[in-house]
Amino acid sequence: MKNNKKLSGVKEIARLADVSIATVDRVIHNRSGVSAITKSKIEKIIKELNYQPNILASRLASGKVYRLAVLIPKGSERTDFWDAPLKGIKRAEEEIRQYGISVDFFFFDLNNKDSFIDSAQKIKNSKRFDGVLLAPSFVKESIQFIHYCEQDTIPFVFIDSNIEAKGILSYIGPPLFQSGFLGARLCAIGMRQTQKILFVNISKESNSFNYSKIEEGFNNYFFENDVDHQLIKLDITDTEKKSVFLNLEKIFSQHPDIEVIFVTNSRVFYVAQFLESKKYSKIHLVGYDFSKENQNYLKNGWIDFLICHKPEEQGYKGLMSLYHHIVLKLPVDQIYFMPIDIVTRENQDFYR
Amino acid sequence: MKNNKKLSGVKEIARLADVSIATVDRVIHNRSGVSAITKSKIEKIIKELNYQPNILASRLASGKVYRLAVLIPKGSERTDFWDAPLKGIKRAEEEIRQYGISVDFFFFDLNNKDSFIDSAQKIKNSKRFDGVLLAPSFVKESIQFIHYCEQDTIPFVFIDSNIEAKGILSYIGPPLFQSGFLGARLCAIGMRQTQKILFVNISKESNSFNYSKIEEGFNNYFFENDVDHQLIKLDITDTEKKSVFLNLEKIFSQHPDIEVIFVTNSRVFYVAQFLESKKYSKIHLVGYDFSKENQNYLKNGWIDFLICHKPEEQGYKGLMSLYHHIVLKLPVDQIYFMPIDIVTRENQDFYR
DNA sequence: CTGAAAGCGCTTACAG
DNA sequence: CTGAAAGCGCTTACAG
Repeated sequence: MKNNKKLSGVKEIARLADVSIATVDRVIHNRSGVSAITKSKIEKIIKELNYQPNILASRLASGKVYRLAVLIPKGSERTDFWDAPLKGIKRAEEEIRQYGISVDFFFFDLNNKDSFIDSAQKIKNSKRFDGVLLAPSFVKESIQFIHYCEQDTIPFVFIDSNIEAKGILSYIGPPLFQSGFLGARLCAIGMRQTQKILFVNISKESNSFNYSKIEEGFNNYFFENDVDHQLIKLDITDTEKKSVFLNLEKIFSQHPDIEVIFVTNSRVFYVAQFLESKKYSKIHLVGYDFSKENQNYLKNGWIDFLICHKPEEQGYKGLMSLYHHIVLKLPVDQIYFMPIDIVTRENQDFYR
Repeated sequence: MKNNKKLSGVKEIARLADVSIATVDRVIHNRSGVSAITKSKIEKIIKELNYQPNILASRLASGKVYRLAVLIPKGSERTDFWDAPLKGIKRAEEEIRQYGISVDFFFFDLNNKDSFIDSAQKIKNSKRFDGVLLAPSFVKESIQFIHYCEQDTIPFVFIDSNIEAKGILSYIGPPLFQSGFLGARLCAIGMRQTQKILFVNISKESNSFNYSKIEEGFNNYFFENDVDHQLIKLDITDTEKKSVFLNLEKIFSQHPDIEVIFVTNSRVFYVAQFLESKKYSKIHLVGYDFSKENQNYLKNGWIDFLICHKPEEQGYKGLMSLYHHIVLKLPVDQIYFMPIDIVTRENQDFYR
């Protein structure tokens, strides 16, 4: 009976179910207005045919443009860290724009909570976004914003750091504990005699979740491997260069025999500057992030190891997750841990 | 005069040029049968409008399916290295299949040149591929095959290793010299007293371009940094485990004070097995590739560092380059160097 | 050398 | 609750 010319897709389903393609479309998209009996008949056929909608045709026919909002810190003069995720997001945008995606950017200042609140408010007010990608840098404020998303069932994705949120679609970022664990290993490489390690946190929020996870992993390494060492902890909450230098001066006057320094974030270049100014060239320095400043100090040897978590990739993956979920209806990993990359002066030219 | 309802795309171009859309289409695709004058008129309008064809509509209307051929080694029982690129290629295939791409796989045996020749012949015979992704493992045979591609102007992409080829679309693989350079640094970390390093090559083609590049970089590190060391070189051309063990026995009887071993490829796990069998637990071992076997020996400490070049990513990028070039007509990097990743037991769980 | 028309596989009003 | 018809922006025969 195969006298029909090889139909496929909705047409074929419609023929088999003896309905119109409009009805098939309703079932496919779970729209109302189809009798239960018709619906189940069509669903059965869809399953039997293992029907996969043609997304090309779908996107073309529906003129719908999906709008995504991005809420991340702006790159500052002080550090270009956030330029990388932005670059990754723009790369993703480039790729999916032709499939009817538009992306609006909202930035905030990491030193200014209000700027976060303002930007978040703008996203809320516009009331026209189908998804949000954000860095939940300010915990309380992020939770509040997420609340709004959950209410309006707007999917959202976190990058770089994580907070508790039940409605979350995906978290893309570093495995912090293991990252600190590896940091300790890279420090151990530099231990020679006194085994004195300085653990430095340069941040306004030194007791944040992120940093304490890193510290936990760091300590765990020495515990697990039973490595002799002496740890000195230094919190610097004023992140100006001058303050960093003063704090380091003081510590070094108390402990002139420090062999290794570990810095928990991208401000490691301040410490490198300090070492350079003092000509403490024997000290082994380990820190975070592949920023311009850090790259320079890695290149000329003041920094020994940088730990990185592919910030550009995080941005790229973050936006793509939204696209996969919203447009392609593909499943998306709820947690996607970035690898923990080790960058040295020998491989830094090929790191991205 | 904007009384026309916002036309766009070919229709708008046709209207402005006062021709039919069929003629516009001819110009867009550089097909013959258009008078020079009409052609230049249309081209001018296209430029002015900064027209970007809607690829969704294009792929939908033209039922054309692009066929790509993949020619790579098959994963063997001995090493699963080539499973990773294959996985990456399949991931890319999955992603672009809906855009009308089909991929055919042709495998060969790394221990058998004829199998390469056979598979290459099959690709030639079918005469229906629009692009080829291949690993040019056998240099002479690859050149011959590439010749055919160049003649028929079939774009091709190399992954993992490179050879001279003028018609090449893209090479995606490791920067070998730097990779060896970093390898030396990772070896230097393990030097304590005798500074004796064993440099091992376990391969049937120990003098291949790949290995000599790695060795060059390796030696260059010690030269540039003026590091005291004593290098012992060992070539093992019979890649059976038994032969590897025998060769190592012999070397160790001559040099019982070896501190560090560097292995130039994924067969490093044989050396780890040897060290384990001898309980030489103090020896620092560095090698290549994130294969299953190597992962195990990294986990339990017999291997200290693995250098990797994201084999899965190479496969993924390789296929995507062909897609970008052939279907999307996007520009493609002629050389894309993979990063040089350092994998340790501390970060191996998050490596991909 | 050029154009009118059908069609790719969907979605979207609109009418009933 | 259901269907006929137009249309998304292209491409492809086919006719002239």
